Parts: sequence; C-alpha cells; structure tokens
Amino acid sequence: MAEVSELIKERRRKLEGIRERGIKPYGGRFQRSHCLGEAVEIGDKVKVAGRIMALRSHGKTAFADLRDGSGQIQIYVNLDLLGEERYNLFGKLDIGDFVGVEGEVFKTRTGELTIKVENFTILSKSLRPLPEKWHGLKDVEIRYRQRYLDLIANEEVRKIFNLRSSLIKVMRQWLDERGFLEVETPMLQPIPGGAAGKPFRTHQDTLEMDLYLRIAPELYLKRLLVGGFEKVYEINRSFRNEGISTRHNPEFTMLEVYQAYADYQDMMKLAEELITHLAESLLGGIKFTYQGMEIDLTRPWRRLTFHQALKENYGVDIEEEDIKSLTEKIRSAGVKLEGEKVTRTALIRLLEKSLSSTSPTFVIDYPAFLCPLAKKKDESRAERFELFMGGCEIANAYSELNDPIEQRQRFQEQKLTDEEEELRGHHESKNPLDQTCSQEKMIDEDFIRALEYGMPPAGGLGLGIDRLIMLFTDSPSIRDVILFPQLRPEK
RNA sequence: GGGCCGCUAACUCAUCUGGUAGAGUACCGGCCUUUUAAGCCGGGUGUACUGGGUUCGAUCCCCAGGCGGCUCACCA
Repeated sequence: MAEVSELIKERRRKLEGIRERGIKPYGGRFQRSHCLGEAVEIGDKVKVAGRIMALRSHGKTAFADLRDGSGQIQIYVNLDLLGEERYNLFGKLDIGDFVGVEGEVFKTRTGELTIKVENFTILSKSLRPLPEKWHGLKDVEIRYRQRYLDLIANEEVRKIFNLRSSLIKVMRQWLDERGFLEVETPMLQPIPGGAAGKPFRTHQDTLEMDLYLRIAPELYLKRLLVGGFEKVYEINRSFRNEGISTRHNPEFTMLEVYQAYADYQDMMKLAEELITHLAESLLGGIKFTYQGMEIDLTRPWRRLTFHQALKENYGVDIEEEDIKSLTEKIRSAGVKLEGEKVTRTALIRLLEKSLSSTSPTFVIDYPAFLCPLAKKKDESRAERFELFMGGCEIANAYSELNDPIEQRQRFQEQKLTDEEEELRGHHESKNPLDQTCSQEKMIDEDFIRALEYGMPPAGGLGLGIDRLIMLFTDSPSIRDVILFPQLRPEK
C-alpha cells in the first residue's frame, strides 16, 4: 500500500486517539440483552450491539443509527449523560464502527424509539469509509469482488441471500419429509462423469494421481441405488471448466434426486410439486415476474416433445432431416454454430428462444444420441425431459438407463462421436488441458460394474439451484445469486 | 476466445468540439443538547485503469495492455 487515502489516514488517527486513552478499539465478547429486530418498549433497559450506519452530531448531543443482523435502531448520546471524557471518546467513532451500547429506551419528539446511551463499548474500529448511504454501491465489479460491501450497502442483496438460504432449507425439508436420504458423494473424482463439460483437474500427492472436480454427482448417486438406497439426493457444488456467462459460473449448485422404481414421468411430477412448494413458501404464491416475463406455476405444466417444439417453432424436423439442412435451419433461426456440429447446446438455445416468455414447460423425449445415460423410449428417442422457465433451462431428468450392456455401448458410441469430431478437426485446440478431454471420455468401468450387479429402474432429476434462485429473485445474472462469483484477480 | 460498451475523489455521478477536472454524500474545521438523506459557515482531499503515441497542450484522439458488463461461441 503505497498511497493511503486521506480518509483512511484520518480514521487511523482516530484509532490512535482511542488507544491513547487506554481503550481497546477491537473488543471481544459482548453480552446483548436484545437483538435490534426485537420489539422494545419505552422504559426498557437494553444492551445491544451493532454497526454505526449513520451519525448526526449536534455539538453536545448526537444521534446514530445502529444496525445488527436483525434490524436497526437509533441511539442517542449526550454530554450530560456520558460526561466529557466518554462523550469525546464517542466523537472518535465513525460510520462503519461496531459498538455496544447500554441504556434505556425512550421516544424522541418525532416519535422514534431510541436508546439513551448510558454506556458504550467500542467493539471494532472501521478504517475504511463505507459506500455512500443514499445511492448505495452500484459498481458491479466492486459489488462482486467485495461482496461484504454490497451486503452492507444494499438491502435487496441481503434479501436475495436470505432467500437463497431459505430455499435450500425448504427444499431439504420437503425431500426429507418424503423419505429421501441426503448423501454426499465425491467432489474429487478419478473419472469425471455424469455430464458434459470440461472438468477442472487437480492432483493428489499421496496417491500420485490426477483427480477431477466433479462435473456432476450422477454416477455416484446411481451407485447408491445399486447399494440399496431407494431415494437419495444431494445438494452441492459441481464444477465445469467452461465459459462464464450470466447463466454459468464455474462452480454452481445443483440438486440431484434419484428415486428407485420411478421414471421421468414421476420426476416431472416431483419437479412440479417441489418448485410449486418452494414458490408458495418463499414467494407466497405461484405467480411471479422474471425480467418482465409473467411466470405462472399453475399445474399441470406444459409438456412438449422435443420433436414438436422444434417443428412447431422452426419447422425443424430432427428425425427426418440430415445434418446439413438441420444446421442450415438452426442457423437461419438465429443460433450460431461452429462448424457442422449440431450440439446439444445449440438445440437448447433454439428451445430457449422459443420458450423464452413462457411459463414452465417440460420439453420431453430427447433424441437418444443426446443422452447416453437415459433409458430409450424407442429407437431414436430417450425418456428425458428438460424444464424451461423464464427462458432458462432449470432442470433435467431421465428414466435412468439400468442396462449395463447398453450403457457400455452408449458410452462407446459417445466416445466414438467425440473421436469423430476430433478427426473432423473441430477440436483444433492448443490448450494442454484438452489432453485431459480424451482422458475424461474414459469409461467409468466401476460404474458399469455397479450396473452389472443390478440397479433398480429409477428416475433421476437434476435441478439448477442458482438458476431457480435467479428466477425467484428476479436476478438477471447468476452472479447476483452467488455470494462470491468467479472473477479474474485484480491487477 | 470473438464483437460491442465502460473505467474520472472513499461512494454516486458531471466535465460540450483537445485548453489542464467539479457536484452531492462521506471526510476535516467552526456553530449547534431530540436529529433522522439534520441544518448553517468554511475546506476538494484526484496516478481521470495502466503504458506508449499524435499534439504547443490529452480525461477527451490513436495504439497496446488490464479489469468489468453485455453478447456470440464452447458447455454428450
């Protein structure tokens, strides 16, 4: 720190002033009688603590607004009450400092309940000025980098993260009540599976082996179905080393649920009921607005086959057309494609465009080649759905493929197409990490072995929690619902 | 990774066509013993993201870089 701003120097001077009086500017435990959100009445003797959010000094008297995690209250100090020494010490306090106060509640002339401070304790001296009180903190870069400031300055942001916590709590409760068992499966995986996407690679020194941060928990949760657990779920982070956008953060939170003897139809019901329940308990209703779009969760939600969705909206017949006319039509619909490759993402973009202003829609029965882990409905289609809402992909589910022989074949086909793409030169990457890409397509032999022991038929559902919270809080970017989104380091 | 846009005081923002930066809040000093976006008087506290270039002169124009936002691409 070469240059320290005048404001910081000034606060350090005050800090020294406090120390010179033999007072510790960083206190310890402070026993409170009340939280600031609790109701108090005139005459109550209270002992509270919090951060000074505003100061109005009048010479021989002063008011300050004190805030803690539960609420805010005004405090009042005056010279007669505190004596000169203590009163001058109070003058060393700034907006941002933590202070504990003790006194009696009274009502001011303007009718505000206020604590008349008889004694106060400095709990923490703040050395940096807080963002401006009226306009708050708007600079998104500072908001994301220094989330603590965002939380201090912007109440709506605190509300978002409170809702996030409640949502996960309610979700757990709902699943627990229905007999689902919450489990934790490896984040560090020797073979990352269960989804697409480039994994993050790391290394375990003792075992002298490379490991990958999981891109999905799927293959481990299915092993638990093999093991005899019939209803399991996991709420936790997955990691994908892909592009970052308003809907993608390298680490994101997913719910994955598996239920034995069920299928994707059951998962549709589960998704409907769970999300409706979340909306009712957190938003107080099943209608809300996301970025100007009216979203209505009234059941049953629309079901649309993948085939229909593309045909109706774009005249694209995925079962009839060859790659060339398919890519042409996708392009003319305004979705860009790299090369001649029809990716799952391109198709999803297409769907998102047409479903963007609608209430929840299940797009069902995907082309089987797009879902190697799903049970086939017939030759070309798989029992899979994706749930779209507010123009965003929220959930994804299958009737889980439990035939070990077919599973191996489907993995191999997948591997083949990846190799084909390689040959076609679509992977002209010089990134050394891409070497792991071929590795990561390795078949998870233990997963196949588990299936060979027998996995009951099951439905499985993955739900993007961050995205659901975006919808519920009307947040335009996933960064608004993740406390510390990934950013490049400063300087 | 590509395209577009942005970066000015601690914060929120101005600064016209290139003439050397200014408001509010915050902060400092003064007055003020019930204020609440307290008030009144006085004070501008600055590496204009960084580094080059053009120019008599650059916050402004040009080039390179950094960080961020949006968007496109990638994400069985």
